[in-house]
Amino acid sequence: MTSIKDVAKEAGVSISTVSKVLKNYPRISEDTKKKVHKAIKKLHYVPNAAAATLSSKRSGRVALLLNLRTGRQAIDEIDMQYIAGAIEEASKEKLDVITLFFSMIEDMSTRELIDYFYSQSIEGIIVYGLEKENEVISALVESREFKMVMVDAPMVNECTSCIWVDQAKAQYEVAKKTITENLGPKEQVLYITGDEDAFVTKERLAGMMKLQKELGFVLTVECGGFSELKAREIAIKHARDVDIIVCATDCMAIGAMKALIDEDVFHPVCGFGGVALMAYAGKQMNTVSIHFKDNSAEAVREIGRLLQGEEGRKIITSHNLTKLQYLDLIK
Amino acid sequence: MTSIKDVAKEAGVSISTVSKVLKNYPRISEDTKKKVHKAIKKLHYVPNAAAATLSSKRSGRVALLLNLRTGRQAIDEIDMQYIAGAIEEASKEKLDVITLFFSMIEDMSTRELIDYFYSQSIEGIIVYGLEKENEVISALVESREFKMVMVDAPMVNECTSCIWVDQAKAQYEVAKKTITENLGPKEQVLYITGDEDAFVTKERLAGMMKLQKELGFVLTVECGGFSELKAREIAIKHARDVDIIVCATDCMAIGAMKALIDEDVFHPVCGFGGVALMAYAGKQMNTVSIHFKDNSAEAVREIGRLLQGEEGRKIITSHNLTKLQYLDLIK
DNA sequence: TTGTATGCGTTATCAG
DNA sequence: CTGATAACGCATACAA
Repeated sequence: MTSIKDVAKEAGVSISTVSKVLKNYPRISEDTKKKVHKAIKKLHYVPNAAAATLSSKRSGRVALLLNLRTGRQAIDEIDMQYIAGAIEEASKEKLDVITLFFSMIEDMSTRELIDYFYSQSIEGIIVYGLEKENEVISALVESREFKMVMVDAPMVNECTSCIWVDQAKAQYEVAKKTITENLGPKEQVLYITGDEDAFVTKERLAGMMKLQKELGFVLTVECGGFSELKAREIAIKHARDVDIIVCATDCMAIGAMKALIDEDVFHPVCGFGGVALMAYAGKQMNTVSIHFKDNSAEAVREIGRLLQGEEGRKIITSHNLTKLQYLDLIK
Repeated sequence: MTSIKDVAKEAGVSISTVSKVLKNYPRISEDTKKKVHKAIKKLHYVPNAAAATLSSKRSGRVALLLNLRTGRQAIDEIDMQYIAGAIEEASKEKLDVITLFFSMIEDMSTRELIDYFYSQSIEGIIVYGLEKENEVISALVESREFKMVMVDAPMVNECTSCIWVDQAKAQYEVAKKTITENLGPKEQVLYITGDEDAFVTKERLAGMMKLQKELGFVLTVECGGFSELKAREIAIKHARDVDIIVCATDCMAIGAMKALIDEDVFHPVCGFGGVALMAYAGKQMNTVSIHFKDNSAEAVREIGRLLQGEEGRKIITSHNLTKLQYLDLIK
């Protein structure tokens, strides 16, 4: 392939001049800029990324770390949004992206992980969907060896930012909407939570408790552990003794709703997430629409900011309430 | 980071010896091997990939090129399977993967694309879901600049392989099963095809025609263009004058099935693909289960083979007939 | 404003 | 069997 040397020869200047033109260094005459650009165009020159990385020690390479669980529809959808958002944004920001799954690194120590990232010239890491405390990842964050952005896990330090949704508020809002839309004399509300030790669980529950105090309904809380099947079983169990089912995730909401349909009883159900799969659940449900793709793009921009030397911070992203309609979705 | 130089010093040998040990060169004494490995372990040495690439001109880097259409559930699912299969297999094969979308390169010429891949030290490219003829990709294949594997597009040359399903046979089988399961006096069968100019369309239609000759039913063919919405409209139009609906993709099958449910009429429907979303369509359907993830892993292995200097070839992968059940799925 | 020289961490070719 | 040494393509401190 054509190298910077060829360009230098073609333009009649030195290698370093070409390099400077490419990097938009300040003091270069318009004339030589012209010459160099002409040569670049003529030779179809594109800089060799590996050489640039080796020489400059900076790669602009970021790793996406995903908690893959293929076969779970809702999860696939979210992961895909994350990946798409990150890759598209990275392409704009001139960053290089590689995608990894937790499963690929689960038998590595923190040390091995760090070495691996260095060997790959990785400068930044975006961690998605870390549901709960994880020793290796925590140590990685603590090590401060890389710029990191945690999407959906509340961890921050000088070189780590997080993208976070106001869980309590969102849960409060969607539940309130669902309950007040279906006002009755004395409501019995069932709340199905995620895993007990997950980051979001306590906050979302707090949102529910606040609402319960405010509206005074009878609240039953059960743990669905993020499982569609478990939510289904819980819903069946309570099908006849509650009026409304609030779920901490869309996935569980779908499980609950399909259970009610099978049991031939109707109660309003609401979810949390805003995945398209909701439109296939059979009946409409309220949900909190999280902007997975946008959040992922934001994470990439944030990595860019950290790479510039800025400090880590907590970024609260917006959400909104929606009710997904099948016919709208397939348009 | 610790470099090969540090290892050499620690082990008391030269740099080139270390390199040879790492590469498993033949004539190295067991003794020095021991020393070197000990030093490597002690220093936690991991070779720098960028330097190795620069020096050896070989990167083991392959690009995945996907036709992303987020928001389409079934597509997201397939894409995710492709990505997961490729990345996991690449990790085993010691290959490096980057993911790209057609949308990111749609305004590039073939030349620019080639330059881009070179600048990124990419040696192999896997193209997924190229539905129809595409000028730039075809030129890329023709150029023979890279090793390529086409998943679901029948293109082959010396350095290009393809992974292909026997479309006609699969379509024939699933339609036959669906029709014979629901035997009636004189069936009226509706077949909803994909885009007219898509690679798979003609073959799948051929499978249907063969079956029609064999069983002698009345066949109506309409073009659904891979669109869930269009399939829905077609299904509504024919809801009362056909007995069975065969669709060229799962996506359209879901559209058709949900239409029938809304119209409150029941006819058997079958799809093609085997996406999990089928389980959410409301009623069970037969479908051809394509092993997207396995096929993607196979594509990576095939790229590895091509990288070894082997010739391109056409690989026919297996499929099987299934009927996805919601309760099985969420287990 | 431009050019020279050195180094980044490997691989690979030769000598020894 | 082992060790110098020259690339690889680029960035950058320093000279001019």
